[in-house]
Amino acid sequence: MADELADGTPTGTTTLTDVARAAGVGESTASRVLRGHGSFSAKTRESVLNAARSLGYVPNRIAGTLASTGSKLVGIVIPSLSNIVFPDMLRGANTVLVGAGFQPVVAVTDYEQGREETLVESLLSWRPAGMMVAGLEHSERTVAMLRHARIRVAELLDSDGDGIDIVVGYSNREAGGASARHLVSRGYRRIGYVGHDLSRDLRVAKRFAGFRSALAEAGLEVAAEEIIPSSSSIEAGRDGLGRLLGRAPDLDAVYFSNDDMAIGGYFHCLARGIAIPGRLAIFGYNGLDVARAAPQPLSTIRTPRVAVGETGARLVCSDGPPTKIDLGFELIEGATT
Amino acid sequence: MADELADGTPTGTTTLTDVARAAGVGESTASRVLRGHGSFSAKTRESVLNAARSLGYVPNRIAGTLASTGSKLVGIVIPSLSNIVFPDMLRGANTVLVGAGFQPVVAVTDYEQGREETLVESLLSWRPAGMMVAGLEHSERTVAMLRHARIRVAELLDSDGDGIDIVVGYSNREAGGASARHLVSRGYRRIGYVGHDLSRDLRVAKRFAGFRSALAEAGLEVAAEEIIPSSSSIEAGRDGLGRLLGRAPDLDAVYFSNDDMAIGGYFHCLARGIAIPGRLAIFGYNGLDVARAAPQPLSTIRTPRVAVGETGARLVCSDGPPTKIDLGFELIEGATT
DNA sequence: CGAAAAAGTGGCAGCGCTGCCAACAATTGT
DNA sequence: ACAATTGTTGGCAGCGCTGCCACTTTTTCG
Repeated sequence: MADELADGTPTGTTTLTDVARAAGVGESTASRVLRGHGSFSAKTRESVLNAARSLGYVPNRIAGTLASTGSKLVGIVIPSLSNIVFPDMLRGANTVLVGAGFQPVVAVTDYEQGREETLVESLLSWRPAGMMVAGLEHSERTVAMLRHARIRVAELLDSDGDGIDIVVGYSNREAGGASARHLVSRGYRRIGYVGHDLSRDLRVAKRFAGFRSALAEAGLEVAAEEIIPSSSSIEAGRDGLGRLLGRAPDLDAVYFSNDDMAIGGYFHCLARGIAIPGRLAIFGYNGLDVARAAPQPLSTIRTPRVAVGETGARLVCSDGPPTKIDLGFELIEGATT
Repeated sequence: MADELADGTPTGTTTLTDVARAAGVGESTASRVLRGHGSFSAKTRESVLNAARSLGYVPNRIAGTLASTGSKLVGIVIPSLSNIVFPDMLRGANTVLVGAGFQPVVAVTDYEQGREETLVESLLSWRPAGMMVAGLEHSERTVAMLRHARIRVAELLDSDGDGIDIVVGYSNREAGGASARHLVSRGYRRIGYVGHDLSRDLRVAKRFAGFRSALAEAGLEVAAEEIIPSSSSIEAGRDGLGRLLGRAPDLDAVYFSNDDMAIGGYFHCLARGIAIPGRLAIFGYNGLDVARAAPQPLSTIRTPRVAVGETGARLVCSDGPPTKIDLGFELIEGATT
């Protein structure tokens, strides 16, 4: 069927058959030319390409995928688009996937395991060539589906635990520990914590657990903590530190659940004239731009978020045995400790 | 074919036919039950559902979509994942689309029109139910393809121009103008500009054009400008302002291409002890968290990025005539002007 | 109580494409 | 010149599912 009849009636879309007919060749020949696969003469090539162009042919990958088994889609499941970590990871993954001819399909869980299950199922129904998910903790059924799918599965941004197939990340637990040891080595002793809802984001919980246990090894404990019930933000960090200092004014350092929160704390101190690090030290997590560019660069831990996306994507596109890669992190000794 | 033979040989995936056979019903009946569409007895329902569950059946939407014409995919094309604007818009769109049973497929152009064309073509080949693209400027072929596809097309985040079908955004030109008038009304006269690469991001160019022409109406012009050749960042803003002030130390206000840049400028002033706004006023664009939470809230323009995504998605999911919606913006009189 | 309507069900033809195979044409080698 | 290759090409059977239609039950109702 042509795209438009002589009388102007639109009739569906242009199909490969239309192109083949217009070019005066068989379907399979047209298909071969359009995919640059198999052999055909230069003349045939031209006529098919011309026909396709003049008809405005757009191949139907739905049909193509169904016929050839094995799509060029890769499902990506992340908890949020608000937390910079995930867009960063996504960016890395996107670059590599697109470079390898894959098309990412993104789904966002809002940190809910139930929704993760639904989304994984839904993505799998597109028969993707691979899946990338954030974190190592998933519902039993999610894991079962992922295993059952017999495709490459990458679990990203965490290395504290066992994965299904590919694991690329860094140890959040260890990052928390390193943060604590850094503060201790700098001589801080009355250390507080300002964090955000950790029941939802398990990586935050792991960090804090690592932090606590490293403190404990130094014979210390968290002197005071303030957990805000919502997700992290600069304002939450600012207000959280305000409240924490209201209750525990003698703290000499505060560990924040991430840089957003820490920058909030930094702003609180700036606004109140609290000397950093003289009167109060601040330590964050993530290594954001804003942390690096602040008048006093924030002491924090820089995580290889983009690289995690890239490496994960690369592995998902490849064959090979299950792999676990710890990309590590870098402790940035800024000016706030 | 069963998922696994008696001898343990894995044989492909479980199909609807398998489920139907296991449940002792016909394919179409199984299909109806699984989609909750059409009629079937409660008993049939149970047996199909049980069969599906015990076989670990995952429907194949590739096949489903091909058979039923019309997918539940919506293609989204954005220039970048690094600029907060796009993840924000994406978030709004995602919420609405998922709520309406659609699955977003995201593609990133890196601000290259050539790549946009490729990506639009590639996304269209998935026969999406709709498309959402950033901005109003596209290559001729891109527009042709989008029109040809006979699906809903939303162009987002800009309202300065004509669109293909649905346009949801705000006037970048007008935002620039409002910024200029604000500065003028506050009595600033020696106004500088620090911006980032505007050849790639057309919305930045529109803002600056609007800014200039509003200044001209007040009989003023941009006293000095510093354009960094890369994309925007806090550091770029900080360094840019440093260089600008080096060349033009007598400025009394600086307009930045966005809040990232402006916060960088703010940090520069903090670090150098330049009084804000006494000695120098700062004005940004976007209304980011960090701008609001800074010790001195940044004067800026807050744009309804998430709402643009939501509204655009809502319209893409609906029928109706071509529409253009200007969601406007809000000028935030912070403490930096 | 029988006819008409409704509910439940299975068969089967595609959706648009790819992969395989067989058919033929153009080369090459001997 | 003839056989053996190599290069080109079209036909056609699916991929797994949905939509339509025809058919068999039930239920409803005059």
